Amino acid sequence: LRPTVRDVARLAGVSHATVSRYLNRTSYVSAGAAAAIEAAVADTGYRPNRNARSLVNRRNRTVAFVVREKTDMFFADSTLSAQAVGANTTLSERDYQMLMLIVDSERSEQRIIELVAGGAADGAILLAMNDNDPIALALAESSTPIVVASTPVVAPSVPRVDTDNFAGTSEITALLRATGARPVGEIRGPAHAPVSAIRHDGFRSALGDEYDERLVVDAAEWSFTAGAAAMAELLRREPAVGGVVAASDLLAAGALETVHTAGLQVPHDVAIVGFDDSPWAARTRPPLTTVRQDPRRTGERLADLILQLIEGERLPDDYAEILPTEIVWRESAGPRPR
Amino acid sequence: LRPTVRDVARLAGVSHATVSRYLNRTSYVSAGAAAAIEAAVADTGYRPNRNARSLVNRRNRTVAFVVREKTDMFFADSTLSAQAVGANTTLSERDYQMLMLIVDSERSEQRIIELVAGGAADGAILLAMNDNDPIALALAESSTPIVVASTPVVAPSVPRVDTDNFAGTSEITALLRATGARPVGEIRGPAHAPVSAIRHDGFRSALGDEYDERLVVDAAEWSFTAGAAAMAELLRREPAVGGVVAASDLLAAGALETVHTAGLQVPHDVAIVGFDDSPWAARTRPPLTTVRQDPRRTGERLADLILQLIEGERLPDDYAEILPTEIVWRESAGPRPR
DNA sequence: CTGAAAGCGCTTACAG
DNA sequence: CTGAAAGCGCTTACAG
Repeated sequence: LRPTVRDVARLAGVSHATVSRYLNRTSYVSAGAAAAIEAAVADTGYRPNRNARSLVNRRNRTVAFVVREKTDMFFADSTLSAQAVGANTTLSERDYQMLMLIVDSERSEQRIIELVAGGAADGAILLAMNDNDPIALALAESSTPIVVASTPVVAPSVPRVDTDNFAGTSEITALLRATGARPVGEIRGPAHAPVSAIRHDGFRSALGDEYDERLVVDAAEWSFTAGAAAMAELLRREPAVGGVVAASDLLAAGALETVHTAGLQVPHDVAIVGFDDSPWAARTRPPLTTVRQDPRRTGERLADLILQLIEGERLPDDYAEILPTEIVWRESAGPRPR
Repeated sequence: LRPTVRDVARLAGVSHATVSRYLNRTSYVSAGAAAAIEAAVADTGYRPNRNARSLVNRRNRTVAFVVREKTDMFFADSTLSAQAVGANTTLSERDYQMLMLIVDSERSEQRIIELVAGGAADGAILLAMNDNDPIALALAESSTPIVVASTPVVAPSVPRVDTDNFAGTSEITALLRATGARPVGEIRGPAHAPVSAIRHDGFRSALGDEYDERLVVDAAEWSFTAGAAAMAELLRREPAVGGVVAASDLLAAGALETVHTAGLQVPHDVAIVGFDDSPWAARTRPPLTTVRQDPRRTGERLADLILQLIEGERLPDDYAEILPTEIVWRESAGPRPR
């Protein structure tokens, strides 16, 4: 049987209220009592019951970080990884524990809603949720503090943090165009991902009149293989395609492979650009021109915002932080224009 | 103010005990009461308080999955990722929620101990802990159910699951030797990682008399860059090195880079092998010969074992499951011997 | 500085 | 099938 605060109290010869006060430093306790309590705690191996404590405190200094598993390798994804580490670092510094929860089924969806709305966490950071996501909606409705990233607007009251996907894609598309590559096609992200639409809008906007929807191919998923397949389809539709904007580095890497296999040269025949500036992006052949984002910072901002909500501050409706991107020019798109 | 079981009871015209019984299906409730409760729950938006529930149940169907953050990209690591997904899948199927916790400081270490030992989780899966790890020791001492992987023995009572690192490395080393490559060096994993020593033992054992400690270089960390640096050091010590066993694919990839830069050919001048069969291992130039493990299965076994402990079953002392590996032969080590 | 008491929101014998 | 009561292990006014 696990020792409780009463066992410690008995051993120390004080009341359990005094033990609690000493352990939480909520008021001073005489030196004698303190020493006796210390000894009794050591003796019994006492550990406070977190559930009891959270029940009365209505708080447990814990924040859920919820991600949807897409595949086995779902977070062998440097962006997600950096976001998680960024959030964890900020939460940890403020002495909150981050609980990373993986959504892998409808049942797990309900479980996570019950857990978080039921007070097992003080709030939640939601990553890459879907349109009308059940988790996002249920938590918003139960007025659990939440913040989101890579997720469509849930409600005006839900703060968002995101990379400037539109500007990043539009900027790199414009630069690719400026290299003279023509025509320019797109390997769009998977249809299910909200971010795909935003990056696509950036692409389209940069192309203006030259935009040709025939040259836009959806990738089936965020994978090397899907990128390779999409590139093959693009070449089928337009063998003379001169430039390709891929919605991620991994898709771009797959595209590189297909282009090589087809006996074409990058960037001479086809210039290719990606998105993310993944850790290995400088090591593809040729090295990848891409859009750098700062996912660690995204995580830090998400953590900071959720802590603000948890600690009772208010943010304006439709609060959103859009973090800037930066173009990283490498050989896969030829010499940098201008 | 959040509605409680009493608010629901009042609205439904029954006692709160009946509400609890209905919600938990612990005993039958008259159809009328059931309907009234359903309506009252919907009306109030009632959600059971998990902390209160866990307090009385002494269980909350939750398992911690604890990992140590090594770097920003710490789990842009396909092995860890697959282990986490494997564990999550099994736990999720049995309706347990996995809580992934990242250790990033000594304070977080204490926080996690207090959380898990304090009953915020029913047990914990510990990954890649250190020798005499404070978390492992504290949890074992507080008799919280734990299982470990990639971790030195904590106590006889703590079950372990691991890839057969010794056999995998020894087998691939023997095959590399059989190709005729000579002399054979090793890019050992970082000194802090327990697995480094085991793989090294496999390497050494396969080499027998030919083992030369001068040809063993420690990588500073599990990174491409560290692999490249270690290879440079190895070439410095022995310019004629003919074969290299790297402790991971990422280290091997870095080594490939250094060898190319030095103007040498792989596998002609130097044959190189890795460990992990990472998703991209078939895409290095040349494709990497490596050791395949099944990290998803590792995760599933870990989950299964922790559930056994949580549900009160006993395992024999020193219980360990060592999962087999498989050699994946590709071009980086020349033609397969025999 | 400290103890007795009440209460956090549940679950579950115990009667009926 | 259902209610009144006790209790899970804490925290925190309230007195003293």
